Amino acid sequence: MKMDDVAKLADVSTATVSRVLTKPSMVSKKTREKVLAAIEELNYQPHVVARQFRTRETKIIMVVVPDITSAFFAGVLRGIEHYAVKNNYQVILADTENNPEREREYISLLYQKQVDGMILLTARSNQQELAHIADNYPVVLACEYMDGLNIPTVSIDNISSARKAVQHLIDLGHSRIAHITGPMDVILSRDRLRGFQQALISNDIENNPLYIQEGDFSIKSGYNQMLKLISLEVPPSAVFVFNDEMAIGAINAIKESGLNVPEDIAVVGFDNIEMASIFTPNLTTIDQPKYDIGTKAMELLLKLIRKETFSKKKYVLDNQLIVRQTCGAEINANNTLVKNKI
Amino acid sequence: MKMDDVAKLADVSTATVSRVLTKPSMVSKKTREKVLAAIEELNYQPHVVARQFRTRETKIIMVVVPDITSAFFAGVLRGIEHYAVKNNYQVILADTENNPEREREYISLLYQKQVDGMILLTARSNQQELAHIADNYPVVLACEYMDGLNIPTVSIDNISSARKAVQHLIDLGHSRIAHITGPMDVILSRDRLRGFQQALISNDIENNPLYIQEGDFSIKSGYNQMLKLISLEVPPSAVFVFNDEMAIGAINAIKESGLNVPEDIAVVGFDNIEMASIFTPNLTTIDQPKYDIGTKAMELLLKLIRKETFSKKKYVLDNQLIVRQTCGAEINANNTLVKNKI
DNA sequence: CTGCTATTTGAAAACGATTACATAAACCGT
DNA sequence: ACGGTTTATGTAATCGTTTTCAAATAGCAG
Repeated sequence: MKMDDVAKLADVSTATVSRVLTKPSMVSKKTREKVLAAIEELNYQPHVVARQFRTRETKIIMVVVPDITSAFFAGVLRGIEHYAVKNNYQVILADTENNPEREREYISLLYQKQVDGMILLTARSNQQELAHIADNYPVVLACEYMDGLNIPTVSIDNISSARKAVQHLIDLGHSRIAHITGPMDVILSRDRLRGFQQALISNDIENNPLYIQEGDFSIKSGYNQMLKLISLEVPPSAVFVFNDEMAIGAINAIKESGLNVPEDIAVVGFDNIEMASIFTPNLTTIDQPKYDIGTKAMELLLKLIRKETFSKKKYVLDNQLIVRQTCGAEINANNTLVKNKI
Repeated sequence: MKMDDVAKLADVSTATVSRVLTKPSMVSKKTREKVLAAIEELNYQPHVVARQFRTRETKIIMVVVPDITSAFFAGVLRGIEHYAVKNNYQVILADTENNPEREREYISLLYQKQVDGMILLTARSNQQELAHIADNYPVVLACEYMDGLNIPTVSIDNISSARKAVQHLIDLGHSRIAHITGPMDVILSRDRLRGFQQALISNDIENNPLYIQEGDFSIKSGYNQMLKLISLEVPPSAVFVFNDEMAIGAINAIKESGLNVPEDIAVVGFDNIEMASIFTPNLTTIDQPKYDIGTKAMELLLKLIRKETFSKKKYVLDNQLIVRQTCGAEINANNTLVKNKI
């Protein structure tokens, strides 16, 4: 069932049928109705791949996610999706399972023109390659980023937000503060570690290398690394964890060691995933504007696809420290922190 | 940069270039190398959409998921993905956010030949339409299903597994057992409810309609419905919850009401998501073979795409009751249940 | 009714690969 | 060296749209 069949039935040319479908205003009311009736009668469906082939656009954008399981990305995705659908783009997802190789495979779909553009929520593959791709195809980075790359990027300031989280612990009286990082080949891990260290330095607290343990984002690794910290000769009294998942794992490790959160060890996470406010005790954490990151990224991608020019390329959105139970803070009537920990 | 350029440089016809790319064994070693060198030199990338257009296949399959956030589907997806990649298919994801309308939109991608086949993890749209699609395109159902439909399906037996879960609570001495269901327009919800009721009936326990509350899969709804149950004149002593997320919400509601799990109210969930073994107290739940459901579904889809015939169309995989803390069971040395509840 | 412009339409050429068919080259046994 | 096979290559048609360009028609002022 092709356009030609419709054309024959409606007694017009395929050109006219095509126009009815794509720019209806160009064809007279009478023929338009005739054609639409024919389409209806034949139950004709345009062959989308043929159209894509001819027009060289797919109206599909792809989002590359490092881990579909991670609750954090759901909010970002939702933002992307909503903005995309509103603009007649379909969104498809590619899950790399934290594997840079998979990331490259998906990126090559751009080369192959299978999608009109791409939002990367992970940027671990080769910098040069990425730069080259981004020069030739619409690409936006969100959450993660890469230094020295001229690609439009939406993220938060990971250094200052980490610093803020650690400063909060320091304000509560902690000085033996540990940090469970993400994998060090991910730039976000390095950034948050730097923020952690900056906070220590500016408060004249010694940087104890034993207090830094590298996790892999998973609950389990948070659990394991926390056990290591607890078994130190002088265990930390507080720990800042790269993300909420690992923070939850860490809390479990603390509980199972017969210790209490926050009394024995305070915990601060990152991302403010839903579970942070569900888990007992509730997680103190840094909230990222997930949805806004998503919409902003999609907005930029659309401009790129439409070859609109735009001045600002890097967007740094706000973040917020959400004080709950695991840090042990208490806010008194004057709305000031109560230091409750040696 | 097209095939013709490569052909010219290598001094062969486009047919030969095409053959080098798709059936290398058909061309002599000498010309093959010549062509590959030309491809290399020009950095030629085949235009995939053109190829798709000509061959009428995309080598892409789509998985339609009701909710990307739900931890349960991650395992299924992983199974699908691994089997697909092993067979040279790309997987893309479509998240319907539990919206049947979105489900239909994605399904129409099949009509448009944008994907070679589809695995539906949700089947809420019109039955007739689905039947019609499945008659003409490769479609496999997994997890959810639809009655009276001849579509290949992979799932567990939701009725008997629910019955098993509730029977477990009864064996522990409970008779005031409530059930927080999923949305009743989802067949799985109706199945598990039926299993719940069967267990009651076969143990001569009265079916108290007040003990049945409909949730919407979310943690929050589990929380809210549990509060309702607690505030009943005669609250239940145990609750079977449609999924682990809502079970976690329910546990939080119990805790916040000053009651204990499992002493005051026992809880059994469903799915065995990762958080079930992380949350305190650990969740007793029904484990589904997520990964196997995924691989099996993809295996069937591949057979469909390749037009292989296969006898068995419906696969019902095993499930397992995982006894942890929230049901209050204790297994004694003889490996038998200890009844610990009036 | 004529001539001029604006609006609709159609014929045919793309788009870039694959592949059926034909032909040329290579190989082989006698 | 010759026919007969097998193997390797090229020619050209094809997939189903969109779009350019030209032609036809309609609309309208004088």
